[in-house]
Amino acid sequence: MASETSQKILAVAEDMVRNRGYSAFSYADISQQVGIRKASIHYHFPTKDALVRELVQRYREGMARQCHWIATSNASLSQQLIQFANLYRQGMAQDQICMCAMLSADFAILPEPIQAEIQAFFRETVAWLTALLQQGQDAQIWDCKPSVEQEAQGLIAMLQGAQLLARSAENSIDAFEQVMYPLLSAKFSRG
Amino acid sequence: MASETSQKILAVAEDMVRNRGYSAFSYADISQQVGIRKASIHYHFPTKDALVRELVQRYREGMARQCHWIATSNASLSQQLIQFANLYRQGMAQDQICMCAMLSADFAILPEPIQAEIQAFFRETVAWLTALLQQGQDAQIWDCKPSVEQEAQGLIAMLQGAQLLARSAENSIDAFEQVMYPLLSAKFSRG
DNA sequence: GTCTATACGAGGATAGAC
DNA sequence: GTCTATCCTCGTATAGAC
Repeated sequence: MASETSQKILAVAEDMVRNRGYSAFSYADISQQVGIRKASIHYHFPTKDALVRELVQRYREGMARQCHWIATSNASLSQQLIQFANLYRQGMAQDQICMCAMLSADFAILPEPIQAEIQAFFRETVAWLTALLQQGQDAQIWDCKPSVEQEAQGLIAMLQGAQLLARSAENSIDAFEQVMYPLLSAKFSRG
Repeated sequence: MASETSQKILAVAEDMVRNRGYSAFSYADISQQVGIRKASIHYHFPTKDALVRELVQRYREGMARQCHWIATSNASLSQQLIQFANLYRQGMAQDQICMCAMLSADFAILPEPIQAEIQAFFRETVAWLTALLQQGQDAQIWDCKPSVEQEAQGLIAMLQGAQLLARSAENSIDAFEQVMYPLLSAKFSRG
């Protein structure tokens, strides 16, 4: 299994990737925060690519777990939508945007295996949200036009974009909340 | 005035920033495409920061010009909205997202003057779109809830996010079009 | 304005001792 | 598992000739 040090490295690296992107963090940066020499990191993760690849895999699994948890809770569909948005809001407290949004910006310079992970992440997330929106559509809680899938893609795009835009605001988390939540309740609250 | 070589450097650099981000392009990359040695680039732009700063200034002015051109055309308000979306679609043909969206991802590592430029860019763009949406609101062409400004911010967020998400699609430009335009016409076409 | 040459540091990665 | 030491490459930047 993954050692404690491996976990610590992954946690620190996740912070850095989500905050600065792929090119702007180094083993030197990690070593400082973890408290070991940078050569030691290569023992746990032979290359930077391998490290980031595991990072994205882990992130994707975590997202799937959280989405599943939301879907199997007893919350109403509208509340589930809010909880989904909350996933994006949470990171912003530490200036972290969605890891796959950040890596989408770096997409052109990423090795192919990582690109494939990112594609899978978005495929899964869109599929999950589409299913949620479809339930509300069937129950006539809201009306997605022109289609639930397009609405799902648009909504995820808006969440990612709102995270990005919030970065250049004075208070990121306020900026994010004050745009996303009113829009969500205007469109998806039970009338 | 800016020399021809300066212009060529700026054009190539813009391509690279919008495609790879701030950290993942170098003077060496530019020199190859422009056809001069990398030391020569320092004659035109002493530092990388200075180069990118001028890049963002130029980009911001170009955006303002294009928006002004749209607003003073004879197009209907709905058409103006489509033309605004077209600005985002155009770049995707060369795998380019909005420069300020890309630099928002890199925001944490940018020098303060560049951060300020980016903030100004978004402030201006949101203000312009808010004014457009307000006109349509007054003319009862569409109904922005909860407010025109929030709708404007949400719409820009969606456009930026859609560009990002489209990167991990097989055909970026198709993915962008097939999400954004149906959503736009569903919400903002004259009923 | 552009060149060659070069300084200097940072980043990724490996070898081998402990 | 972690260390020191080291290698090699790349990136930014400067000096000075042409």
